[in-house]
Amino acid sequence: MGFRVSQDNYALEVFESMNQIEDMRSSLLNWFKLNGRHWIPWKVKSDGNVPKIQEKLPVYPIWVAEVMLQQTQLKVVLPYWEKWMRTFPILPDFAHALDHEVLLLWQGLGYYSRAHRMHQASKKLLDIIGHADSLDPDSWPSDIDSWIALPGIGRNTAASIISSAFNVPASLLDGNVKRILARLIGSKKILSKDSARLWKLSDLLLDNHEPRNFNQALMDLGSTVCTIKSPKCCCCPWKKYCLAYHQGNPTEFPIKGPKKLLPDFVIGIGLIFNDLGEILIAQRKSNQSMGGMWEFPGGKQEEGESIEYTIIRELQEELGIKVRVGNILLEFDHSYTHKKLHFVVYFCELISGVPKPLASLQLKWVKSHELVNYPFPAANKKMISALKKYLLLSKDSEAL
DNA sequence: TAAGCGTGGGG
DNA sequence: TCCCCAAGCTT
Repeated sequence: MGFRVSQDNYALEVFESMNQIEDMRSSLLNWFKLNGRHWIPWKVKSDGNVPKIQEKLPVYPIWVAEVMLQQTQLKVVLPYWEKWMRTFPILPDFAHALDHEVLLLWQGLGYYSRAHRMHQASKKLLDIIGHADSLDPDSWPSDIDSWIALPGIGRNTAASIISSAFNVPASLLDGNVKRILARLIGSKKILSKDSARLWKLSDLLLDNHEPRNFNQALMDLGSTVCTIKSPKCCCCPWKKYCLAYHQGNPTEFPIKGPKKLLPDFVIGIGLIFNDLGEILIAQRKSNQSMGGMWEFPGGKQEEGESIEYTIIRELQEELGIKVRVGNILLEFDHSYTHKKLHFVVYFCELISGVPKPLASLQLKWVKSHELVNYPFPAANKKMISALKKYLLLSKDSEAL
């Protein structure tokens, strides 16, 4: 027993003694007992009780949750996780599911490559587990390297999974922990260039006897006390050790690099109906971003081009058809992580040609009530709700 | 190493 | 309304 990193000089730079580190661990764990979020559904047993220290938890629900939680807030994940567990209660259900079903469940969560990678990982895990009972935690890998080897699982997610499920000592460095540690040592480095040091620090602090509780305590502290905007230092079990607290400037940490400004584009979209009243949708190629998701056809406006011409040109290039641009349905802004788009959506009339999937996986003509059966990214969801409103109104006016 | 990748919550 | 950014991973 003892500390794995006790010989690390960095420990002596940051802390006075190993006794201090012990004290930090116990004060955090005591805080957690009283103030932790002990209700998170994948971190309690099926009877709702908190697991004992050495008790193992079902791995599949934890793995699903941890992937959903990548760059995504707990509050957003909860309803998705619940629906997921109702749809695919055990690993084989998920591993045998169609990509289409998986994307439908993921729709709205963002970062859709997570869903694809998790689906690939599900098949590998099913292989690893073989004929053993997938509900038994002992059937699953409990070492960090096996998890990191799976698609979509990095060091942080792997550590989170094995410490949660098996109480295996593995330190975390997610957004919460980075913020806490950067404040603790008053790091003057830009956060993105400080991760090696923060990983060491997280490793040094980890309680090797209760890693599950310690890790969860850190994340709960980050999300309820050591918050980004207005940290509640009064209630923090680590305030006496925290340099930023003593300096009185916790919100100045962590230090971020210069923000880059996002490129702007205008996107023209064409809504095309056939004689049956069906609308044309296209499935994105799997090597594109948002691969496998469906969308309405269209594309980027070029320099000096009217938006109507953009739509005519894009539908010619991507579908091999000629269209006449009719009335506008709506326009709106939609920002991604790395670009800002302004969508302009027009009704179009097919003049000649048969649509072909020249730039997509496949095309489909669907009734408007069938759109719910296809996964769409958020920007297209906005178009769908505007279209439904429009169709309802035009139906009403016909009735008059 | 730094850029690419979605979305919705919150100030 | 606008901006920041979250339980990050991959290339």
